[in-house]
Amino acid sequence: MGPSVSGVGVIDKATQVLDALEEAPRSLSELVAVTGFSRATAHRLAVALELHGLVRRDEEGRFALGVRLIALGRAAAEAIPLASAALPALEALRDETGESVQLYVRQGDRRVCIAALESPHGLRTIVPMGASLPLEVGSAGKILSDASNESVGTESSPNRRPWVESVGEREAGVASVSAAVAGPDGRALAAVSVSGPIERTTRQPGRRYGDAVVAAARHIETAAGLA
Amino acid sequence: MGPSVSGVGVIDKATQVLDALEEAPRSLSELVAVTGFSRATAHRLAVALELHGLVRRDEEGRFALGVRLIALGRAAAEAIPLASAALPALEALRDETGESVQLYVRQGDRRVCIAALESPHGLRTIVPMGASLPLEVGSAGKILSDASNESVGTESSPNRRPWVESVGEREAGVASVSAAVAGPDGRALAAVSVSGPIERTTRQPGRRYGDAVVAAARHIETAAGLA
DNA sequence: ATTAGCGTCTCGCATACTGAGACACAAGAA
DNA sequence: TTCTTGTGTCTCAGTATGCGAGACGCTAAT
Repeated sequence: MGPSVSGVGVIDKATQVLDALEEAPRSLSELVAVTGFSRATAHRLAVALELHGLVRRDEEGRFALGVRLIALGRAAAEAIPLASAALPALEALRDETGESVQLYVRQGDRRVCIAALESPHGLRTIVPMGASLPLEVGSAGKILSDASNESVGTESSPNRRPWVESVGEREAGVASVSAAVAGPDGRALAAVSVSGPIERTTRQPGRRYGDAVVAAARHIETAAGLA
Repeated sequence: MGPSVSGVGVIDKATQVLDALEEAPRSLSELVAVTGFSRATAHRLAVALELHGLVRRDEEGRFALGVRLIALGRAAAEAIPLASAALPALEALRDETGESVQLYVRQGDRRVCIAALESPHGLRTIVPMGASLPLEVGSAGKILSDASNESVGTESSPNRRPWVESVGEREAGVASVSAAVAGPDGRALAAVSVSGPIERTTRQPGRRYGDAVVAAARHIETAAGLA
């Protein structure tokens, strides 16, 4: 293996084990194959993580992500004031549009949902808190991709509207529209989204909900003391 | 520091950092005080965890649990078939009793909520998925304490009823009743609970809901293929 | 103006981690 | 049924890594 990326090689390896288990429970041999570690190293790391509850064994003896991560994930979400500050605005947006709403932040080359409220309709999109999605697809992904490259809303930005829509990108039959929740420097800290089935949102969800999403983003910035 | 508890000292230390941050965001100095590590060590570990998204800096520059934990927590919950298998029985229990219901598993000397449904009443208890609570208080804690020591339901068990109730233990004004979800060997794998304000549950929630909770535990065992 | 405390970084040294290989057992192949 | 292969677990000699005292720059407190 090459030099440590973080300065602590064991942490690099331990997080590779967790990443490998995020996809599915794995036998030791699968873990060795996926991570490239020697069998002794993969075993030692997985058992150490198991002792701390970050990994567990499933009914078939395979390594799986442990219950401690559920508690830590909850605590992580609670420690993000943006998520709790956003809740009133998310509730108002869900009530006004009748569709499911989410708040995402960027995590490397992906986005993670840090708050979610579901539509009362029987047919609705469900993105649970904690869901991790790629940046390449979906309107929120595009908002958060921009965040690393340039400020949203400047003249040079390809995005001249204050919202982005997508139709059938993340999932067939689903459309969404998102707006940036900007920090003091103008960069997108988060993306607020409305999503639902195309048959209700239409193929132009931006026309239908864009103003409401942008207004919700402004309310969130105010509630979080960002503007 | 003494010898490693898990066989990998860095993982022991890294999880101590995460545990310290679970309570609240902390400055580096606070992290040093809480963990007992040298400042250089605490800094190096926190920055390494930050690089992997397990830790982040809040607006004040303090270390806090990172967004990656939300995604891992979600994946951990999804990998527990018991939680998804339990949902129909939890829904039925919530509908029958009108109160909030939860499913807990044991995590060391604590219990973690792996599934939760809330009562439709305005006044209701809220235990979010991922919530981590001590074993010493609350009916579910007692169910899961027993799990390590002896099989629930044997003659030697202090618990002769198939459910346990508590009144005002975890939180003033709240009562709950729980039953064990047992594995093939009779040990409690999980605890299913009904909880609500004392004014609705009365001071004898067991008389009111005990049968329903036990029936739900049986349904969960069947749905999960444990019985 | 001075001192104390903070976060970040360096680098010599001690030790903790690595991984080849052994072992026991189960599963698969002949 | 017997033999072979694959699995999970464990050991231990060697070495690469992580540790922490101390330096540094900056900010806050005195």
